[in-house]
Parts: sequence; C-alpha cells; structure tokens
Amino acid sequence: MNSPKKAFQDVQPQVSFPKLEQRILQFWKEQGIYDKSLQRRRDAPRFVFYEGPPTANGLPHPGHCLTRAIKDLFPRYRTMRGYRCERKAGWDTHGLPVEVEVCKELGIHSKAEIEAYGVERFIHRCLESVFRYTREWEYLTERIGFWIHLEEAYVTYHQSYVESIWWCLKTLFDRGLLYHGHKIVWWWPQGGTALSAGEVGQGYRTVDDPSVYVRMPLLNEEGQETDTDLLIWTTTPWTLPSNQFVAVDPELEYARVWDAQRGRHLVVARVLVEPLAQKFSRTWEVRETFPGRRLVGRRYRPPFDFYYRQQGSRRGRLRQGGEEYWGWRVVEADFVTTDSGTGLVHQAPAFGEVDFDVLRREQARFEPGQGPPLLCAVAPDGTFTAEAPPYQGQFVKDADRQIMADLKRRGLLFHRETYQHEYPFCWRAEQDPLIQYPRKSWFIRTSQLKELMLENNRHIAWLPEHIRDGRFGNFLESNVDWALSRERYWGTPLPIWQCEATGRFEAVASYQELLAKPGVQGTEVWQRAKEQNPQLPEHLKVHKPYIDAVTYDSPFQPGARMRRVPEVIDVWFDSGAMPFAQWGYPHRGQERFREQFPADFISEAIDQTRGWFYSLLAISTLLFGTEPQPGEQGTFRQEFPHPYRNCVVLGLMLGEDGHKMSKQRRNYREPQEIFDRYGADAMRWYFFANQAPWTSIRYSEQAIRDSIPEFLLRLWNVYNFFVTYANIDGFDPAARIPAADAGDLSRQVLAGGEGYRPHPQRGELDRWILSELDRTAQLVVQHMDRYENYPAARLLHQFVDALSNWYVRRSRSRFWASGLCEDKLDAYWTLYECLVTTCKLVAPFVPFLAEELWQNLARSPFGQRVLESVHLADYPTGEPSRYDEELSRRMGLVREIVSLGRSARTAQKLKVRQPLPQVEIVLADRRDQPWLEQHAELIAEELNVKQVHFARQADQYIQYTVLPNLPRLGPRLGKRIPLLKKALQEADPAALLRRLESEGQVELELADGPLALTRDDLQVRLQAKEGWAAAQGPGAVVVLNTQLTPELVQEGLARDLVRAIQEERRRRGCQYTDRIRLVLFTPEEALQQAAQAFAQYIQGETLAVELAVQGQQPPEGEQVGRYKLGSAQVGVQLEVVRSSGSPA
RNA sequence: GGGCGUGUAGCUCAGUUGGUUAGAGCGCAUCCCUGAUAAGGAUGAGGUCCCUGGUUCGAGUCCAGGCACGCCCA
Repeated sequence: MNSPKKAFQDVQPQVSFPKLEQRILQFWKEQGIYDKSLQRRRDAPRFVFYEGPPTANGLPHPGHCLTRAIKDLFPRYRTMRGYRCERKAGWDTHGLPVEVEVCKELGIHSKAEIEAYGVERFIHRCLESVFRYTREWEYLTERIGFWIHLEEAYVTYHQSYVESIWWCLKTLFDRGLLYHGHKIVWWWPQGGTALSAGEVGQGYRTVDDPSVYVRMPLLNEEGQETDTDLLIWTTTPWTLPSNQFVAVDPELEYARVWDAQRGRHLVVARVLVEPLAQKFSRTWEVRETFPGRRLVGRRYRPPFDFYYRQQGSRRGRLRQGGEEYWGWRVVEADFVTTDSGTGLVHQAPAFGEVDFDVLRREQARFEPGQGPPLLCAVAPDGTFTAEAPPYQGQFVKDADRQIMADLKRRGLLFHRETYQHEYPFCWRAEQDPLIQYPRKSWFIRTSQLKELMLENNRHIAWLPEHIRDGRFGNFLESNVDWALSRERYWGTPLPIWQCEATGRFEAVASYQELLAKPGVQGTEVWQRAKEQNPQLPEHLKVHKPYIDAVTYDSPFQPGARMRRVPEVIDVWFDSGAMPFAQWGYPHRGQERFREQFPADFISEAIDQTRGWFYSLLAISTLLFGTEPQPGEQGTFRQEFPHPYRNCVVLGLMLGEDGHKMSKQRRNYREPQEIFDRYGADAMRWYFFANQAPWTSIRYSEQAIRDSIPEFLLRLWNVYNFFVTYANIDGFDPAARIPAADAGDLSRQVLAGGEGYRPHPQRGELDRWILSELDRTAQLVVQHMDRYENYPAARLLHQFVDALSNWYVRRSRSRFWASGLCEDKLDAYWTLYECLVTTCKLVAPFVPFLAEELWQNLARSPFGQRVLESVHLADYPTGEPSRYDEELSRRMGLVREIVSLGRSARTAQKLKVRQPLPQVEIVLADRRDQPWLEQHAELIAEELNVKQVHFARQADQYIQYTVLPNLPRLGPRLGKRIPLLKKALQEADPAALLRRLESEGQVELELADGPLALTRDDLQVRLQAKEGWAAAQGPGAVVVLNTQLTPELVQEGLARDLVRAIQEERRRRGCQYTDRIRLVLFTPEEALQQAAQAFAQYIQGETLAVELAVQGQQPPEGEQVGRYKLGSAQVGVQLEVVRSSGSPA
C-alpha cells in the first residue's frame, strides 16, 4: 500500500475532554470567535436575550451552571440559525445581600451600629464587597462555554443605571403611581426596613412557635364581666397587648358551651366544639347555638389593660348617627375560617394586614377624628415600648414566654402548645424573624395595573406552559402594591426630594436635572470626598450619603429647601429595570434600547417567579403598557408581550441525594471538580438531554459522567473511526472542490467533491442514514425553535446511536475493501456528510466537542476555505423531501428481524461465530417481502447463517391471530368493536389471510350484519409454535434452522481461530495494515483441519501472507500467544513481514 | 388552609390526538465481538402505570374524589 497524504490529523483514541476543552477555550479567545459570530450576523434580524444579573458577592454554585448552560444554548442556536444575538452581561450590586455581607465582616448587625461606623465608610466597604467573587463568576461563565460580553456588563450601581431608574421612578411619580403610604409591611426589625413580597418569599423557614388559646370574658351592657368567655387562638402572643377587636363570621354557627372544669361558659365555632374539647381533654356541654352575627357588637375584656384602662370606655360619634365604643368588641369579617383556631379571631391591626383593614373599616364608620386609633406597643426595632411597661425593651419574640406566664398566672391562658409552621425570616440575616408592622413607606401602585399585567402575561410563551395561568398568573391575580422603599444605605437612592416647609414631594430624573435646580447646594460633599480619595469611582456621587447632601430651593414655598427622602429602593427594582437601564435609557442609549426591546428569550430558575420575572413584567407594564402621558420623556406604548416573549423556567437543582443542595450536607460536587474530571460538555449534555429543564434536576456526578459514554464518546468513536480509515485510504473531501470559499460545507459544496455521487445513486444503507440525518435536523429545528431542548437532544442522541450502531457497524467491511472503489467512496462521503452535519447540529449543545470535530473534519482538509469555527456555520435545517419514511420503516424491520434472530440464537445458546444453515422469516405483512429479499445478504451476515428464506407456508411453526386495527376501525365501528372481536376470534385466521391476499378484501358476518374489511383494517399477530428456535416480534417471526453439518462446525472453528489470531495481533501491537507470517500450534485435529480447510479465509482476515499449522503443543515463550478455544489449546505465533508506510 | 406541580421498572426519566405486547438510559444477569480495542454490541430478568370511582367498544393517557411527595404562598 502506498502512503497517501493525510487529509485529517490522526485522532488520539484516548481523548481527555477537559484538556480538549481547554484547547478550544484558548482557540476561541485568541481568534475572537464569539465576536466573529456576531460580526457574521451583523445585518441579520435580532434575537434578543436578557441576562438576569447575578450577585457577584456570593460564590456561584451548581444551580448557576444550569442557568448559564441554558442561557448559552438558545443564543448559540439562534446565532447559527441566522440571527444576531448580542449577549450583554450584568451584575446585581445593590441591596441587602451586600450590606449583610459587609456587616458580617465588620462584626456588626444593627442600623445603629452602621450609623456609628459611618455611612460613608460603610458604603465604601459595600462597593469593595460587590465584586469579591467576580473572578469565580467569570471563570465559571467562560469555562462552561457561556458566550457573553463580560467586559460590557451592565452594573446596577453605575451612575447611568441609577439615573435610568430615576427616570423611571419620576415617570411613575408624575403619573401618581408612586406614593407614600401608611401600611402594614413585612418588617425586618433588626435591619430597620420593610421587605418586598419577593424578599419575604425567600426567607420562609419551618419553626416551632407557641400556640396559645386565650379566653376573653364577654361584658354585659353595664361593662361588667359575664360568666361567658370568647376563646381565641394565636401563634403570636406578643400581639395580644395590642389587641383591638375579635372577629367572627356572621353566617357561621357558634356554640356556647359549659366547661365544668372552669365553671364558665366558652364561645367557639359549633363545628370546632368536639375537636377542641378533645384537644383540651375536656367534656363540653353545648348550651346554646347561634349565628356569629349575634355576637357582633358585644364587648369583651382584653387580656391586657395597657390601653384598655384608658380607652376601654371611650366612644365616638358615628357618621350615621349614634355612638360606638372604640374597640374591644366583636366585629364581623369574611376571612374567618374553621380550619384552625376557634372561629374567633384576635385582631391586632398593627401586626396584620387583614387586621389593619378591619381597623380601617371600623374607623370609616366614625365621624372624622372620632374613631379608634391604631394601637401599637412595639417600636420599629421590634422591642416593646413604654406603652407595655412590663415588657418594655424586650424583643417581641423573646417576650412571648413572659406574656404567656402572665396570662397563665391570671387564669386567662386556656391552653398552650407548640405549633410548627412556616414563618418568614430575613432572607439575608437568617436568624432574624420578620414581623408585620405599620410603617410609612413608598409604594408603587401596581395593583392598579393588575389587569394590564395579566393581559401582558397572557401573551408570554412560558415553558412550562402552566406557569402562565398557574404560579405566575395566580401571583399576579393577588397583586398588592409594591413596597418599594428600604430604610437602608447601599441601594439606588429614591429620587424624591421633599419640601421641608410644606412636606410636598418632587421626583428628579437625573443627576444633571438635579444640578440644574435653583439654588443647588451640597455637591461639595462629594467633591471633598473625591479629593480626599481620588480612587473613588464617579458613580458613587449618586449614592448615599453624597446624594443626601444635595438640596435645592423649594418650588412650593419661597425660602424653603428641598431635601431628599432618606430611603433607597428595593434591589429587585434594579434588576427589573434592566431592559432600559442597561443602556442608560432614556438619557443615553436610545437606539440600543429600541433594538433590544423586548427580549425574545430569558431563563431563570422558578424562584424568580416573584423575583425577576415579576419585576421585569411589572416595570415594563407600568412604563410601556399604556399610552404615554403628555410631556413624558422616553415612554411609548409597546404591544404585549414585553419585556420578554419566551421564558424558560428552570427547576430547582437538587443534590446527589435528591435533597436541596447544602454546603453542610456536602451533597454535591463543586462545578470546578466536574469541569476538571469530565468537562463542561458532559455537564451541559447532562442538563440538556436528561430531563425537561423545568423539572427538578438532580445534580449527580454519576449522571454527568454517564453522558460521556452515552453520547460524547459514542460520537467521538465514530469520528475516530472515520479519520482512521480516511487517512489510511487517503480520502480527501477537499481534493476536487474548486470553490475558494467552501463556507460551512453545505451539501451543495460537498457535491463538488471527488467521487461524490448524488444520494439517490448510493446504496440503501447510505440513503437510509442520510434520510435519518435530514429527518433529525428537521425535527431538532422544530423543537429548538420552540425552546424544547430536551426532545431535541434526545433526537440527536438517537441519531448518533443509529450512526454508530447501525450505519458504521454495517459499513465497516466497506471501509476494509482495498482501494477507493465507488462503493467505498460512497461510504466515505456519506459518513463524512453525517459527521460534518452532526457536528453543526450538536454545536449549540456541546460547543467544545463540536468545535474539535470541525477543526479536524473541516479545517484540516479545507484550511482557510471553510469557516474558522463551527459556531459561525448555518444550522442545518434538513429538507422534508429528503426524508424517506418508507425506507426508515423498512430499515426498522430489518433491524427487528436481526434482533429477533439474535434473540433466538441466545435462547438456544448458539454463539454468533457458529454459522447456521438457514433462517426462516415469517412476516406479519407479506407486502414487505420483495423488498426484504434484497437484504437477505445483510441479514445472513448479521445472523451468520448460510441462507435466508421467507416462508410462504409457515403453518408448521406459526400460529396466526388476526386482530382489528383499532386506530383505524375504532372511530368507524364504535360500539360494534366487541362484535368484530368476537367474529375474528371465531374465524380461521389462516383462511382469512389467504382470502385477503387473493381477493384484497374479505366480508365478515357480525352479529348485527356484514362488514367488509381490507388488509389495512386488520393486524396479524404471529406466534411461534413450541419446539423451534424462534423469536417473535410485532412485524415478524424468525425461526432458526439449527442443524449443524461438519462443514459448518469447521467454519465455526475457523472463525474462532481468526479471533484468536486478531487478539494476538493486538497483543503484539500490530498496525492495522501490517502483514504477518503465521504459525498455529494445536494437537487438536478438528482445529488443524479447520485451519487448513479455511486457510484462505483465515489469511485474508488476518493479513497473513503465510500460514503454517503445527500439530504439537504450543512451545513456551513470549513469542507464542496461547488461546483456549472450547476445550482445545491453540498457540499463535506471528511475525510482521513489513510495516505499512514503508516501501515494499 | 390555598395555589401549582409531580407520582410509570431497583435508580433517573420518556410516553404524541385515548387504540391492541407501556418504552429508554443506568444498574443487574447471561453472553457476544475483538480491524472503533483502556472501546463496542446483543439478549434477558424486572411494571397493580399511587388508590378509588366515572366516561368510553377501549384509559398510563380524559373527568371526579382521595393519598403521598415537592415547590410557592397564607
């Protein structure tokens, strides 16, 4: 054999994917491939992606690997599909996560301590902390192959970002959508600030709280205690001192029961009498039942008299005339349930939103100034005030014990137990419980836009779909105004200035606008700080404390000054504003914003339902959901949906053990370890190909490792196989292709290659795999266009499997033929086209492996004439016309027959090396027979039989059953189906089939009349009779003839010998092309004869130029390999006569 | 307590508009191949499709109720 030029670089069979990936990363970086991929789509339509900004002051964990992998997949795919998809990174830099981190470093906790440390110094520390783990984040991003412009990232504390938000808030303020209100908020006492629903939602924990039943004696008309008590239930004893009402359901039936043990009457809901009595181990006697309405208006004595002493008998004038007591009476409410508690609900309006509404409603009944005030014995720091002297200074939760003890001592504590429930804690300072608390706070009137948000939501394509009307839709339905302000330090300052004289507010849209105000003062505070420390970034001047110093003349009253309100805003507002704020819109970046709005695609984990998904939608709807007001800057009305059209909601990532990942539990591997051991492609493929992305995904090292043999290595082996033989044969796809620009090696380009024949001229196997290739490409594109990575990945997996386990397996012998004959060239071109196309198809999924393949398959032979990277290529879309469904079905049948044959062999313990005389094939549908006969050779080879016979008369080994083809007949016959089944059971199936075959149709007599049936109306099931080496499937029965002749036995032995010799070749390190001289040693006569009879076959298979057989035991020594064939010993001695590559 | 989701082989999961013998991978067992070779492949065992009821000629699939688990929220 001559030594032709190699078109491809030889492939190392023992591939290390992590090392390969490092090389590819280097290549991408050095050649700027990502930028080139954008450049190439410069004028293409846009595909807009938004990056949800991570917080870089915490370490990335495996969950982020999934989001980053998905965020890479679709932009990469869309780029290959011909879109321009810019990917701008972003960082979330504000808010509690940062402040809490810094407090931990400083060893402080409370706001007082921060103030003592100094707000300015504190802010500087925050700034330093923000990018603490940037390097880790950037490493992860790059290593997993997430292409994104990190160097152009938007940063939420930057001045332009902040000013965008100011513009947004000013717009909302001017529209009356941003207001200062008094409400019950979720309050973080230690942190001294309110939190948003999103933040609260992140901090729920299961805790044991006290659960107390307290009695409150009813009063009579004169205000004296009666012998009847209201029984209420609460898990927050600390709210009892601030009790103002008891609520009942007016329609619900209540009972007055006699408690003999106490000698008093109690009032509880009628349906709760038994369960409560049981809980308290009492016997209660129901004395009276009545609707709740009868209790309304009755007064009671509260458990504490801190307020009651002063106000217990206070009354006010009602709007509708008459007077009413301020409080401590029964009111009606629609939220009372009998699911828990007693059916009577303690109301402390200061510490509950619904309670507060009750107070509001009661206040509204009184004439102005006549109604009850809000009672609140708790200070903002969560401690009791002087209004509850015994507990003054105690933190509310800590005071629970003493409160319960006091109640017990006074005989008011009816029952006490522990109650396990979910309770919110601060999402960053996890030891701090939150409480509901009345507070003046800034709100966005989102509830006013609820319908619009719902409408907007209806246009979003959610994956999975149920998020739209389920979790997200429900959340929108229950929308409450957004508690925007935070009484904290490191955040976007609320751009509102207040007149010190009139208290009126004004919003400011930019720093420049602020500087342009009349009589501006205070900017020197920033100037001085900057002079002192020139390193300070300019961005800080729009932050606390510098911005607080800036004041100006009030437009509301001459001589008065405008001062900024002290609050910063909810950090979730920052990220929700990114569609415009990332460009600094509208102060700058107008064009960029218009191009990149709305997004086609975003993706985050499901916990963002109330987080980013909501903040994006809410802000966008507020700004761009309605016609702009006259005189507004930058707003316009955008058609729904915005700001995102498609949202892939990712499931929760679980640890190895199926539980939440946790550092303490050590139930997951660090991403770094996975990258080093298995590589990013393995991880990506595991994420994409093993489950729908919205199911919870188990982050399992084993499962990630498995994607290597299951997919990556399988593809690699096919590639390796191809390159090995292509190099041996000197196959060069570039040889005759004249085009200076071969582009991405489309089919049209390949068609110009040397020896390339059009597909229809090629053999069936080639046409089959090419048809599968087109089908796969088509379906993959269909799924990927709908963001369905999982079915797409499965299709790719199936194709690679078919390529490896059927096409290559069946084609191997074609590659072994000598010289480059037409059939061999067909095989090369077919496999080459499959590999090049697969490489493009898998590129968005496993970008590293795809690139490696491309570099060798395309770049090695074509050099500069093809695209530099697979990621610059166009994604193959397949052509429907090239999918040959019939061929696919038939090949399936061939594979079924082969599989059945093997099954029959296994059942008989007949190894494939032993040739058999004949196989008998019985088809369920004989129409396939003519076509299958052409494949007899293939079947014979796979099953190692001498003859393939298609049985016409197979009654001797087959039993037929004829069944209705239900999908066809069901709709037509409906209720007649059972009758047909009965008729078929009674008919003679063989005769029926014969009639069908001769006449094309058959008439059956059913119980209610005749029925004409064609062949397609019926399905034939075959069953092998006992006593045959047979296996049955839906399409065929395969029967083996197991009679062995001496010749067949000899041939089997010869194949055993070949196997031993090949093993020896391998042991001795022979090249595939090495010729050998061969000596076999065996005293076994049968083997000697077999070797002689099949000498030519053996020599051909093993490239032996000489074969000698010695009838003696093999001699000792390293030069002779010893093998056991059945019971016989064989020695194999070989000597290489000449090496490949060296001249003959 | 409410909302949403999930429940299919030992494990991880598929399962189209209802259709006859419910699939895949891993693991396990038995075996094959040895010119892809530190690979590859075949065959097999393994199922009350969570339970109950309903609709239907026919239900893993549709409906109702229940149970278990998860997430989100009260």
